[in-house]
Amino acid sequence: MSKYPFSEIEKRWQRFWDENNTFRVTEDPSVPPEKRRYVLDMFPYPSAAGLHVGHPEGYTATDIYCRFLRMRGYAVLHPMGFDSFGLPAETYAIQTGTHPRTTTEANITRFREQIKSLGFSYDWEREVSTHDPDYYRWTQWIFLRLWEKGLAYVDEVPVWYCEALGTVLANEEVISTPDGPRSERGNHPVERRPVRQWMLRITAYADRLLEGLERLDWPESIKTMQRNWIGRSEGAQVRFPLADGSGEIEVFTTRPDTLFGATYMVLAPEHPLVDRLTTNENRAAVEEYRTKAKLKSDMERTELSREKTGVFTGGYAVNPVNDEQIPVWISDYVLVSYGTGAIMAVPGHDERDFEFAQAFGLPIVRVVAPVDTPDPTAALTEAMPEPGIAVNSGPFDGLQTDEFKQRIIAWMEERGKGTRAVNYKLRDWIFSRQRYWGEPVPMIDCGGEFVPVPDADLPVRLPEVENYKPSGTGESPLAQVDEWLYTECPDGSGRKAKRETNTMPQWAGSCWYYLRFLDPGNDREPAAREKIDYWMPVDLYVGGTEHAVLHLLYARFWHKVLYDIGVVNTDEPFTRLVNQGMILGEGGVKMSKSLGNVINPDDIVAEFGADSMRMYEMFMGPLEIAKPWSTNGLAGVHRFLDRVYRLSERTVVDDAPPGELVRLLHKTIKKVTEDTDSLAFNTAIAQMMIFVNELFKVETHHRALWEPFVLLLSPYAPHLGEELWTKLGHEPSVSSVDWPVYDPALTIDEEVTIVLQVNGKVRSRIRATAGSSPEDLERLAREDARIREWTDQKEVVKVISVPDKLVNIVVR
RNA sequence: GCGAGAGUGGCGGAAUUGGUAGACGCGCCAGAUUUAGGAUCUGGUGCCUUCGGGCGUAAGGGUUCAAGUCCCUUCUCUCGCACCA
Repeated sequence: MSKYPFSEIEKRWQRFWDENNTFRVTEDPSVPPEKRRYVLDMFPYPSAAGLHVGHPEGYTATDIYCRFLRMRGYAVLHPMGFDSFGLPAETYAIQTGTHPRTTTEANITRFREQIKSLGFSYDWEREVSTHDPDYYRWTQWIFLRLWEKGLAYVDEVPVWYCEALGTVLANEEVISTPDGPRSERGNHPVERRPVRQWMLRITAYADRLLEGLERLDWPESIKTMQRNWIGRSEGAQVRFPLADGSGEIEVFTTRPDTLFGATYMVLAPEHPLVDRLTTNENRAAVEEYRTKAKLKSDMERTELSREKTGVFTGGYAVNPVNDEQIPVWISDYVLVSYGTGAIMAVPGHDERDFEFAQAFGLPIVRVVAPVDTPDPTAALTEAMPEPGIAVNSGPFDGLQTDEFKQRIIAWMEERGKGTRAVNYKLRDWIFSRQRYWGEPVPMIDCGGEFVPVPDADLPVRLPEVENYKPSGTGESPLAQVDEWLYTECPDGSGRKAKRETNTMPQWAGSCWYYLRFLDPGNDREPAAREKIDYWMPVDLYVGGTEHAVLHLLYARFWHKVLYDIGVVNTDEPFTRLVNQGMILGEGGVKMSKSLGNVINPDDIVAEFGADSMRMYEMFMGPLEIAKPWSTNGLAGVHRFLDRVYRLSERTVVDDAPPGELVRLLHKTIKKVTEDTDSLAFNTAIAQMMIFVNELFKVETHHRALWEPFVLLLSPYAPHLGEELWTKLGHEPSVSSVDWPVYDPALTIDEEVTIVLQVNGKVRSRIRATAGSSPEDLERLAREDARIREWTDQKEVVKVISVPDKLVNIVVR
């Protein structure tokens, strides 16, 4: 389609960059700290499908920004690597017998080639892959530090287990069917079964993870999502003695002021006290309910069944504030995983409890009344969760909700009936998987006691296995590798011991990769402190919203722990975060294999070139928003680059260029500089197009116009940039040339258009010298023939004259 | 349901502190080139019009000389969370 030989140009410069290590960066102490930048992309999982068009979007944005920063004299750290542990490679291994390492490394090779084909300026000497033993050695090392700090522990956690597949399944691998939950693969029945898991005590950092958000330059929506995920709520822990004196039920409530309205209690079906509370005549019903709840998937328990269900246990508890006996029920609207797994039900002031009480005919008592009409006897036709004035609450009647909360907590604390408490939705992180393709947890089971593998013995390498099928017992395939499994206890006792067979989840490697980029070859520590001090924290982190919560929260958690033990210099890793918007298919629908509208970057590079691909993705719209792909739009950008190339074939002359074009050049430098700096690439490109359109109209090709333009273009279309720069007789690389500067005086027009309005409507336009006084403009406006037609015979009430903008004459 | 964000031509999208709405690109139209390809160049292109002008930034109201921009009400869409006591 075009004359411009992009294919040849792009290959040539990619080879040049590779051979010359153009983008290698070192820790040069002469660069002052304010001239250093760490710009990070979220590294990809090297899937078998290869790069999709979403990857180059964020990568191009950071690449343009990095090239821009370098030309402005910054030392820029800009690395790339691979998040290479993960389930797909293991699933493929189970199906084909191919080692996950083999597929993973082949995929990495392909990804690296694809990424390089787009001309990104990474320092490839810093590349890391999380599945590399030299890398995961330090992932294991960090795990041991977590263990030492008491942040790693073992617990039994109910997870989906499939008897037929002999393996543990993730939530998304379980589907709900009329016959109960089934495995997505094979449609076998599955059930929840407690499995021994390694846990990380992220909840210990909940408050710091919350507070840290305040200081971050992140999108507000992401911060909100993290806050909601952590879900801090303040209230009280209250003890309700069992009526038979055999124990007590502890509940968490944010509304201790409604204690007098607690007319029954509800336990989660899985709550350990259910057995003890259940009377013989209720046992059958309770057991049946519990069995059904066990089979419901999370989805069913939340989305599908809005209608409240439950069973009475037959047992009673005593309300600690008024000594009334209240019945204890079980229901799946109470979650075992939140709070204590039990609630006091206040149907008068909680919508869920109200619904439940109505369904089962339980008493509803008003204990809060609206402030303006505090009638204690007014009936409740629906729950009233809003604060108000206490009623029917004995000695506390008349108190406002907030004050009541404080008073009742103090009252309970004095009597040992309850305490002030804070609860989080955030739960401890299940940090193990019963899988092969992950970092082995570096612990050794010495007869029921876990002993850490000594640092010197790291990494605990993945052994070669014969097959990748699950063990059949729910354990990892590693449990079948006897020569790896059995070892000596590292405590010096010499007793026989077994290695931990669980591996870490995929999140582990990505929790700290940004640190390894600082010092990828270090065999004494994750990264040298001086390198951390030189570059950290990350100044700009760009990636998709899909990692808004988990990856970013886990990485922040690890970073804070590393900060606490003195490994890193700040307690937050990523100063500024930008989320790129999703690229949709043509027509605004999602890109998906099933719709057949997936765009393959390789095809685009082959047909239009990497520079066109890069520039088009930046020209589509603002980086942060979702936007649909358009091959016509891509062709438009390609056409622009083709025009640039054809301009470059004109003979350059050293004559002084016309003043108008010099002004346009300076305006262009200003616009491109400011927009690139603020990541507004779409408008920067628009300005370059305007400039080129104008250059195209004049015959003479002025060096003084063309050279600065080539520099402006070079971060966007780096291959073409290098080509044109050398064509102008310069040595490569253009990437180390100084960014052009503009003269502010030349960015302002000498003559401007002034809009003349009558009563706010545009009636005429005149040209005037820039900076003309309001008085002069008003005079010119009144002299204007068109304006006089509109103002004749009218009374001028007011004249607004804004320099360089408009004159508005208000008439009556 | 709750939270966040967004509604501008046929389409993607531009519009400092309120001051020419629709930059730039796509598409479309016309002309020029006579061109083996999704070519190139120039110009035009919000809607209506009795050619004076009128109307236009989701809808309605308000503030102002002036509103895409500020305020109120409503609607729609996208994303996230979703019985969290």
